[in-house]
Parts: sequence; structure tokens; C-alpha cells
Amino acid sequence: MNSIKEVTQMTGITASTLRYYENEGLLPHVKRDENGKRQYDEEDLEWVHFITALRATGMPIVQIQRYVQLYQAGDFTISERKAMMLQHKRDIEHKIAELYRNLDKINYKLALYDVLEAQRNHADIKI
Amino acid sequence: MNSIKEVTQMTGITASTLRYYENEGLLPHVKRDENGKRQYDEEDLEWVHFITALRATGMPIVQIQRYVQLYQAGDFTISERKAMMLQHKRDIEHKIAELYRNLDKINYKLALYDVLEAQRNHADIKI
DNA sequence: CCTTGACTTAAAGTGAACTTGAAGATTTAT
DNA sequence: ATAAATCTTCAAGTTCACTTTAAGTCAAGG
Repeated sequence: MNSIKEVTQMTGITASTLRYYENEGLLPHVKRDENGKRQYDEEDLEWVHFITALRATGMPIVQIQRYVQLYQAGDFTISERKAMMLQHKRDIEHKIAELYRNLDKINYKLALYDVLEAQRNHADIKI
Repeated sequence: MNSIKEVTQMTGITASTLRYYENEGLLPHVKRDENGKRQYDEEDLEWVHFITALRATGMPIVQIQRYVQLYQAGDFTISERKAMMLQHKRDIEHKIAELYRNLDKINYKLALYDVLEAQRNHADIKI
């Protein structure tokens, strides 16, 4: 069992954010000790890591919320949860492809700068 | 010369956003007709496309602002502009790498779902 | 005993990037 | 001639994901 401070150290998520996630229903299973303080078990930690991966890939809080609700509803939601993950996988792949396309434009700009600088340094450059 | 409506059709950027970008100093060169209406020339369009690429890769408005200011200051800022683009290129590459890492986690989840579903469909599955 | 530090809640605040609304000017269509 | 479309400015509103603040509880240390 880990205190909220330990979880912040293990995950890099601030205590405020962890409480916020819990309030939003993203971490519904976190238990409390006799004084009402949060105690995160291994499963909670896995959820924090999973939520972090979903957030880092741009999944909105409401959608993670929905996913957690499905999880809590039971095994009969497995196919829907899987469909969500499949769609999200495609979203990420699309996002990566778009980043590559735009990276190409940045690289083109950089190539132009190389030419410009070369021209300013040696007026006799041949291209 | 293109009206704001034509630019929205060509770029997919809304008129409000184009005005907002101009107010923020991202499009300082846009001319007006005799009635004060915006008229975008080819260079403006190129800037809109470039700004779109920078935004799509996560560059904040203030940084694009800075870039445009450097551009306006003249050729002596070329090396600084190039440095900005180089840094941004590295940021994008880092972002792509992180997306791939998190995509791996999603794929792992998906693999688990495949196993789970298989188990539910055929209790005699061998793995 | 009292202070310190780590926690708690609930509500309000923040920052970024737009987006919308109100009020007015001008051009275009009927 | 009147109505609709398109533009203008400027200010206010929205959304998302936190973050901060205020006020309070509790256990340990000096």
C-alpha cells in the first residue's frame, strides 16, 4: 500500500492530479486508511500508469471515464472496451502520421535555411 | 488576392481563427481593400499553411509570434530562426517517440483482450 | 502542549487557444 | 428599396485539464 506522496514519486503525477482523476471517476477503487488517507495498491498503480498512457496519447478525460465505467460494469463490456482501444490505436497512428507529414515541412524549412546561410557565407555557392 | 472566406475554404482555418492569428501578430502582412476587408496574397497563404503546420505539431502561439517577429526583423535573424526550427524538429521527434512508446502499451492491452475474448469463446484455448 | 508536516475536502482560479456575440458598415440579390 | 450576405471590431464566453487556495483533521517530534 502506497501513500499519495509515494505515488507521485513513482508516477510523476502530482497529488492534486491524482485526486482530480479520482473525483472524475478515473480511479474509483482507491481505498482509505483509518484516517481517510488514500492508500494505493498495485492495481491502482497500474491504473495510474494506464491512464497516463491514455492521456499522453491524447485521450480525453471523459473517454477514460467511460472506459473505467465499462470496466466496472463487468466482463460483458470487454468487446466494447476492446473496440475503444482499437479506435484509439488508430487515432494514435493517424496522429503519428500527421506529425510525420508536418515534420517534413519543418525539414523543408530547415533545408531552405541551410541554403540561405550558405549563400550568405559564400556568395559563389553552386547548387 | 483572396477574401477571408476563400482562405477558410483553402486552409480549413475558420475566419475567427484567422483574425485571431492576425491580432496575435502571426499574420502581420495581411492587406486590406478599400473597405477595410482582408485580402490574402500568396505569401499570406504560405504563412497560414506554415502556421498550421507549426500548430499541428504543438508549437505554442507565443513561439510562432516570436518566430514571425524574427522574420520581420530581417535576415540577420536567420540563424536564430533556424535554431528555433531545429529545436522544434527535435521536439516533434521526441513527441513521436513518446507516442510510439505509449502505442506499445495500448497494443499490449489489445493483445490481452484478444486472449480474454478467446478464453470466453473457447474455454479449451491453449496459449 | 504545541508546532510541523502530510494529508483531507470543496470551490475557485488558471492558461491556452480559440469561439461567440453584439453592433455596425457595405455589397449583392430580389 | 429592402433584405440578405459578408465583412468589420472588440469584448466576453467556452472548453479542457488541471492547479491553487482555504479551511480543517490527525500523528509524530521537541
